[in-house]
Amino acid sequence: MPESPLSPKAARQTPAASSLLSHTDNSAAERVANGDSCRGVCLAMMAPRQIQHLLSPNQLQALIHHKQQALLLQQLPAQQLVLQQLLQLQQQQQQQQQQLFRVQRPVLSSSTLPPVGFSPAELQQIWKELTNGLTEDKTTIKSSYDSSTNDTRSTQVRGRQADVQPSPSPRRTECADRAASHVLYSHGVCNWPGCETACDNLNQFIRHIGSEHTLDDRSTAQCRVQMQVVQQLELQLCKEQQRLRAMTAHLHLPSPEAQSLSAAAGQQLPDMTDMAADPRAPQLGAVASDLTSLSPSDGAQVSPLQSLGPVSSPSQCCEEETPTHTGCAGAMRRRQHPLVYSLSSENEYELYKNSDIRPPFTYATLIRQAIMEAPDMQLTLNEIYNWFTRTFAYFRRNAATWKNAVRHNLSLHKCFVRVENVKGAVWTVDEVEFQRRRSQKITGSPSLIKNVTSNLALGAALTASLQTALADTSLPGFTKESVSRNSRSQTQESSGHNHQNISLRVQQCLFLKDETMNLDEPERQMATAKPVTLQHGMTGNDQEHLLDLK
DNA sequence: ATGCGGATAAACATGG
DNA sequence: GCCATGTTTATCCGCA
Repeated sequence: MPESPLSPKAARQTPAASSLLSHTDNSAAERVANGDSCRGVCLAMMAPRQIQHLLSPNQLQALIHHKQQALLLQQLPAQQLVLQQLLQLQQQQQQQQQQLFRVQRPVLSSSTLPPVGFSPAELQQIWKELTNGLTEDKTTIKSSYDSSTNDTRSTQVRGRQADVQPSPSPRRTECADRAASHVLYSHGVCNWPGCETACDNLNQFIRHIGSEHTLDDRSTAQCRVQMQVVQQLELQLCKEQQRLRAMTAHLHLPSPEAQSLSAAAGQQLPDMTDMAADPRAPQLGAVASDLTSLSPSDGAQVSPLQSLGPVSSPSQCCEEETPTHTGCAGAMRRRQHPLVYSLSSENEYELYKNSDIRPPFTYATLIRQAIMEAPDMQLTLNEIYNWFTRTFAYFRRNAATWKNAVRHNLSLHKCFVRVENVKGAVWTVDEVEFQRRRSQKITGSPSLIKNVTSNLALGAALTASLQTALADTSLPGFTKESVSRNSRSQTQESSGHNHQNISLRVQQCLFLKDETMNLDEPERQMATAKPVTLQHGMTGNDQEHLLDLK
């Protein structure tokens, strides 16, 4: 009998607790608040919706309160430093963002995108024709936001935008472009994420960026990743500012934040408050919404406010965390949405490694990730256990419960294949089966299909994948490694996969693309697993994206 | 109201 | 007998 502090009955009588609290005597807030000092920062590194899903408003308040107290006396100088660094980062990120979105806006705004098969230049031209003038676009976006939030402030802000912020003049835009170009070019190297191409001078760099970083799926994905980075930094900045305010208020000190801010204001491009009034802000909002909705994690559940993403001012992002007393149970359930796939960044790894927070992934997903991270993509049960405890602080307790769940999942899901070897047995992942399960999930969710397909209308971003999927009658890369199978052999099924109907493969392909849009560089680096190889009709970038499936 | 997927609990089997 | 491992069934819960 697995020992459990709470009886099953007791745990189930409190639905909210059944997921997060069922194995502890303490409240989640206490557990979080009693954690080590990095937890606040770890939480701050998360996207708002992640935090919202993980912690109830009360828990968040407890956390904030605790961190304020704990850090009060010992970390003031560090706080100032962190804040200054964050401000600098924010400044850089904003500059990059502005450059990126100026170039990428056509492909990133989803609703009026042309069908697939256009070149980037054609896309830009079509976009110009479709969205000549931004007014309608903005109005549409803001209207939907206003109606969903019933927020009269939005209307006021919109009015301000129209009145106060004229469109930038061409000359000003040109200057901004050059300034932004400098952001992406320093020390003779292109600073585009993951590029680092050496350019002797600015002209060469401009030629380089014009030819290499164009409106394609890779740039779009990178832009999206950058968006997430910015989101996280903003959230962290917000929290650090909040903490610092509390600290200085408590100590009756002149606010160093104010000093930092005033100092930074001299150099900074429009700050977040100004961005809200910037006429481009709604576009960024649309971009953010679009990009956020691309996330396979829970894109379908992003609230309008959350969808604003980077456009949200720090105050807005803090408001998201103010207690609204939404049900924790619902949040917990969403947190464990089956379409949440995997750890997506080093920050997340650090978060779950150090914080006693339940990871928002299913057991199956976690097991798969554990196996995929293994050098030979196979693990014994005990090694899987070890990965769980090593990777997640949450799984360092109540071993009997989650180990049972792990075993249960290994046995239950066909995507996990037990392979006998000399020393015993190891577990591997049948990637085809895993993807098939995913496809089934999304097939059964019309809203998700709509969400994904509308984003897939990104067109150029997916043209290659779609065409590949449609052109091939099979996916040659989707073959399993030859492993000896146990009695629960999947051989028949796997051969069947090579002849699955086109729609399924299209969906798989879309899914792969959708997922890779959510990958960032650290994740790629961490991804040792290359379970799928797609070879035909793809660009190098396409292959890279699809290969990095995890 | 219903079905589904995921989490959890638990019984049972097997082998070292 | 104990423990680790693996399988299976049952139940609960949230969601669509």
